[in-house]
Amino acid sequence: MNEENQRLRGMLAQVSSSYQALQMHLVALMQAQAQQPHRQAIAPPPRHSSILPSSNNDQEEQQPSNSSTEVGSPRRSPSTGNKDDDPQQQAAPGWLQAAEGRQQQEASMRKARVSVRARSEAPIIADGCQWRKYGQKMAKGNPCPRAYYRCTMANACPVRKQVQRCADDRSILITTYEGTHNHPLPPAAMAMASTTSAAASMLLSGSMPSADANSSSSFLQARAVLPSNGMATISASAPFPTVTLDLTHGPPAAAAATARPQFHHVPPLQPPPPLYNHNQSKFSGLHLSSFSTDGGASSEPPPPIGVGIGGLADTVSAAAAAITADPNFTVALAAAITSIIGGQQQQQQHGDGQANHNNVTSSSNNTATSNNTNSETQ
DNA sequence: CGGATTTGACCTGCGC
DNA sequence: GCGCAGGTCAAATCCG
Repeated sequence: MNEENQRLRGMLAQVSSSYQALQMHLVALMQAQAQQPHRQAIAPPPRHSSILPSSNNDQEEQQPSNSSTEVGSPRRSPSTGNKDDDPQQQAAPGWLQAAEGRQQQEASMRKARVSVRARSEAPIIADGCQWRKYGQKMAKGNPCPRAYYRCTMANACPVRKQVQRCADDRSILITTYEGTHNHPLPPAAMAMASTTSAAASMLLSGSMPSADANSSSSFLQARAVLPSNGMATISASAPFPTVTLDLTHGPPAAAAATARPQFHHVPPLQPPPPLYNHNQSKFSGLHLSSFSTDGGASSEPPPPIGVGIGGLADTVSAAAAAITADPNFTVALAAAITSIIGGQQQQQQHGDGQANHNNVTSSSNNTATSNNTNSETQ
């Protein structure tokens, strides 16, 4: 574990230095192209994983008073004439290009979906976010309706989720997340958001650049990212690539008895239960031991995340571990860390990558990264 | 009374 | 072009 920790530190240092170099390059490019003196010198971080807190300035840029200029939303109205209304964008093609590139990136992130299967009697998983239900439909082949929720923690947050009970097992709640938050999240929400975003990043990193163009080849690429035998599955079926985190393994009784994720010594197991969409091409991914989301009494101390949200902590820990157990997780990890570094640098105004190393390895921030570290040090 | 939910209508993409 | 299914909108309704 120490070796792994050292290795992660090294990778983090590498990511940090790469980010610094990239940021310097971006600043130089923007200064050369835009020549906008009133713009802030520090560029917004690459938004591989925008679920992490972003500065207010960043949000203000993304969310001007005109709500139709929502960044990251594919439903931009062409009739609002934003370019005409915003002389800065008109006069700054460099920024415009950067914004468009970011939109494309976020569009890709929005297309990637992370589905979490968990046993829960509750109608919805308490993941720490505020959601507003905006629709419900009967899906074909499932007697249970599918509910559509939208994140309401920020006006223009593009994140949505679908909640549906499994047709085969009504006790299984399938929650599909789509998009990345563009606002700071409470600690309770950070864990699940980080996990799902990291999973989406991992999927996209294995399927880019043309996840939609050639699903079969991208599927093979994505397949290379994840090892076999496990609970995280990737579906390359149209229209969206989907990562499924299956947190329902094992008999419910046994899971309820243990009620604790076990991140170490996972014996080989039977293939995962069939997913709801049987037409999806899928393969076994990461493995995690069985547990239930019901939480339950446990003599062990609670996990370091999700304080006060009961079984969610187990859910999130397991989901994070399922992803972070992958040795090839570095691509997604880099995306998440980059966001962390970017956010902290904007707050501190003097980015120090080394300080971030300590944060990642010692803090109890509810990120997939910290969960990975926590699982190592346990 | 304001915010959240419900639910029928509408839009869009896809297959035939 | 048509029908189907998924997804979204928005008026009506509910609820604290």
